[in-house]
Amino acid sequence: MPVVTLPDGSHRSFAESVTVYDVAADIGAGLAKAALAGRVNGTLVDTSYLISEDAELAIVTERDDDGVDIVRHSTAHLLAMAVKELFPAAQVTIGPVIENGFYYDFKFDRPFTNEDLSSIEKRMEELSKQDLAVSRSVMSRDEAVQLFESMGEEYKVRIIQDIPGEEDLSFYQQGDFVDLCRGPHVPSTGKLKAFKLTKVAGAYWRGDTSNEQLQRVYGTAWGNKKDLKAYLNRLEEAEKRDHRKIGKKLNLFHMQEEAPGMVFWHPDGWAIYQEIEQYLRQTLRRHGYQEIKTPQVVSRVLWEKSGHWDKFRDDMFTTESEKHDYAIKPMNCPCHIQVFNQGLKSYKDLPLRLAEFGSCHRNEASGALHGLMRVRGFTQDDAHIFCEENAIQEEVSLFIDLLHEVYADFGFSEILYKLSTRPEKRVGSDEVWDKSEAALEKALNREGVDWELLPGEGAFYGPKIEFSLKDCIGRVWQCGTVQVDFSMPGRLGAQYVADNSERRTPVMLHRAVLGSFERFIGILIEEYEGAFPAWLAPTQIAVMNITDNQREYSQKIAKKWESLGYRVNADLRNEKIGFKIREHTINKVPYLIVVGDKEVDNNAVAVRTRKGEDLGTMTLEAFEALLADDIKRKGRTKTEN
RNA sequence: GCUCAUGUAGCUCAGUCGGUAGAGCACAUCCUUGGUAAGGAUGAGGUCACCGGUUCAAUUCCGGUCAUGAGCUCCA
Repeated sequence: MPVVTLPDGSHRSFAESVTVYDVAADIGAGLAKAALAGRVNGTLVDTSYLISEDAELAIVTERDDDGVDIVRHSTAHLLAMAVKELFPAAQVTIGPVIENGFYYDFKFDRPFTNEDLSSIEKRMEELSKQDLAVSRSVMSRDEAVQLFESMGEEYKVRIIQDIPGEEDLSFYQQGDFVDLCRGPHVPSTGKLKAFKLTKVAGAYWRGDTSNEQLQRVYGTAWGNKKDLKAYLNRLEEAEKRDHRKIGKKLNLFHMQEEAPGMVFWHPDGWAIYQEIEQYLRQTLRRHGYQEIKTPQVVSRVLWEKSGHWDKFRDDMFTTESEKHDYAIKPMNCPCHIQVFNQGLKSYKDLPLRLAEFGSCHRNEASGALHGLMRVRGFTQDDAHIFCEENAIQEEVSLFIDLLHEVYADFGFSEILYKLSTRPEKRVGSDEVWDKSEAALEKALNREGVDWELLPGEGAFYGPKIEFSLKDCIGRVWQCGTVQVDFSMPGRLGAQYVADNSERRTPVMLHRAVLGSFERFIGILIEEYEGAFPAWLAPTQIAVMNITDNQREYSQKIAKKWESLGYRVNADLRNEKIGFKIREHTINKVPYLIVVGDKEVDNNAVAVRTRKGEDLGTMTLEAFEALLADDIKRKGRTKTEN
């Protein structure tokens, strides 16, 4: 006589054991049809799950995040079934749910082609239409191993053998296709009606490069066709924002095969870069940093002392001169310690904050390169803070304040915080780790932000906080970081004289706000879709004359604005005004100034924005005030044009 | 680094079942002086990524290299 309690608190009692489906049907035919699974006392189960005791039950449908995940998981099985039908020689391995979809890895003697993909998708659609029932069964391990061995599914056998414990294993069957799976799954393949296979790729068995490579098929799946369409739309939107495309279109930078992973900045891209660098330089000075510049090519001797030659060797570009090995610096910290080491420091000199727009090179794997986001040559907004151990928390707090200020100026309001703590392999005593982890934690809590703990993810030399930005279409980018380092100052002989005149090794904090200029500008391009706020826009004002009559006046005002420090393009070409407006609008120039006879007569300008807004005719002073205000706001409001 | 795909004019792309290529935009010249997202005409522009092989002949077929893209891996 089970009594089922529903999420709204209502109770239903049944004369005998009932399935989740029965309960859904008892509530309503519509719900029964929509039911994908159930949540019994918090655990997800199939709709066929038998409830024989009192329980709390929620019916899971496509409107439930869990429901969508079940759909994705079941769609992965549908994919595997279709592949096995079309390519019986393929072996199934694993098929998990991922963000927005799923994948399934197959062992197959050749890669799947795009044609294969379409035929697999077509077969999946047919199987969905057949609305095959999905049934669950349980087997002992021995039976399971035997079954998969007889089917020739070596990978499934290996998976079973690696599952710990002795409990029975569950299986799901639809038509002739059986797969080992914890479940739950949708009740029948007809529930799977909004999916699309997206790409094929190689992947390694168990994610290990030394293992054999498998063929991975990616797909996306949703509870209904509308959501699928919305998702595909979102992908298209993201593609439109691709910084590589926009960078080319707006002539910001280029890359070429003679310098893989390195950026050629064009005048307009460099204008943005410089604007950011100058802004940051001023901000750092205001926050008590001193800027320095250190060498790019440094002897192997230093890298051996710092430990990089050992741990980082393959990632460094090296060169040789007069029988000495040199490496192009992959990071700035060892050089910064050299600056610290010049002249004996007192505790009164601490905290010492040394900043550098440090140009670094890392020989990243060729397959890892990606536009501006992952390059081999980049510039960090790097700084190292040398301080006493008891100052860590204060310094981290000050840094977070700085970071908040900068991110707000770029218009980012959503920041994700992650604290990584001691890994197994590490240097430094537990006592020091305790202290510094606590310092970082306290600093985060003092800011009153939500943060995530990543145990064991810290660097070997100390714990760290990572700061990630969420852009306007929800993608997350890791940018800022602050890392405590107990190791390197000691290795490289950094010392200061404490108040009891004892020599001590300072603690060093590595920190960056933007991460790298290249990547950050890539993020900005995508965030703004190329329409940079006025303070960053490579061209802030386009002055367009209507006929040659206004040539002189146009040149005069352009010159005036240039002398005020604005970036102006005087477009005096013999083209129609509509043509010029179109071109500068496409180039995302924030302010378009139209000058005709009327404006010349009244010593005025007609102002239009790149969004197509007509701000009307105004005096030069009125426009200058408007522009100055916009520039001063930086990225803090997203509503300006 | 691994797997697969791709590489044709400045850009976006078409094309050649093996006989050295074409469009739109951009560019140049000329006409047009036009009030808020494309005025018109003419013209120039390519060792078809690079290196080798097969062939009478290779941009096309084959092999290799490099780069790019997606994914994997990596990411102090």
